[in-house]
Amino acid sequence: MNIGEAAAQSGVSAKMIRHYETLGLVKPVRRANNYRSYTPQNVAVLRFIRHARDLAFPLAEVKQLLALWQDEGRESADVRRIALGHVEALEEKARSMQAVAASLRHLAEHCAGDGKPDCPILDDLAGSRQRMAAED
Amino acid sequence: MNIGEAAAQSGVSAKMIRHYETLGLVKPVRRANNYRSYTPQNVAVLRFIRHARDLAFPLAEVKQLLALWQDEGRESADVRRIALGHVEALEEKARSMQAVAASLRHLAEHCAGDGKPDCPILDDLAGSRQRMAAED
DNA sequence: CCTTGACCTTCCCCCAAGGGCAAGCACCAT
DNA sequence: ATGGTGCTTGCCCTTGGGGGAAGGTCAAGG
Repeated sequence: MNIGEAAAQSGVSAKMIRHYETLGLVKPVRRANNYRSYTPQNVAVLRFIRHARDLAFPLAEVKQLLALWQDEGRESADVRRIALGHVEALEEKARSMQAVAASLRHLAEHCAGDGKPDCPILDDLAGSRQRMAAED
Repeated sequence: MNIGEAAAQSGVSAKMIRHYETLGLVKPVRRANNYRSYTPQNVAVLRFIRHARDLAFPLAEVKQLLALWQDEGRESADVRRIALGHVEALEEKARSMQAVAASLRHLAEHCAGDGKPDCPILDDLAGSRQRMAAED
């Protein structure tokens, strides 16, 4: 099938299918007219990539997971290690974002939010006062 | 002072100082030799930007906050609105990352992680089974 | 006076993970 | 045979930076 059909069946845009090809994730055969031709197996690979991206795996890890998937002799320990490493990264990032959100929300709670110019948020950003302590 | 000194005093790399200038965030004067010259006020602006970036404000919002900071007639309500909007965005993003992490961790918990090839993580990515239900 | 080294300037390429557009070729149906 | 749709490549854009080349400037020291 052509790239448009593969895109429709996999849910991956034609643009990104070509991009994944340059990254070595999928290798369609070329027909005489230079069109890329995708097998149902290629489409399964594209779906795999999309699901992995939905789980926010970076493409470098998607590539590793794809290699393991296609390796009959894989060890599930390798898959699990990659997945848990990614889970740790996601959780760490989420924690850090929540900490930032919490401290900013704390600042905002002390801002009158009225028509006057005084604002502890701007004071904090300007560093005119020491950073607001964790415990008010 | 030159850009190197401004970078040292503000904690913003010379590279990014020039970048922020192209975005209109800071406007050093030019000397006869074409060198940028920074006042202590410029350095304060750079510090403001760095603090705002530490709170993960996108540069477009940093620009708005900077304009409000420099506006004597500002209303703190405007600052608060921007800050709370950003807090919501951060919390939403963090929640979504945690949800992804939780579902992936759930899959990993059902992976033997041994020398055998069977792995529910790969099964899920391949879509060979229906996605694992929320409640196992 | 001249050299050397540190600093500054502009310009370009790179990262992730895509989106979008344009010119040109291929294919299919009317 | 001709138009519309689809495929090809190539380029620019995004965010928030990092790195480096080529060339101009300045100050210190021989």
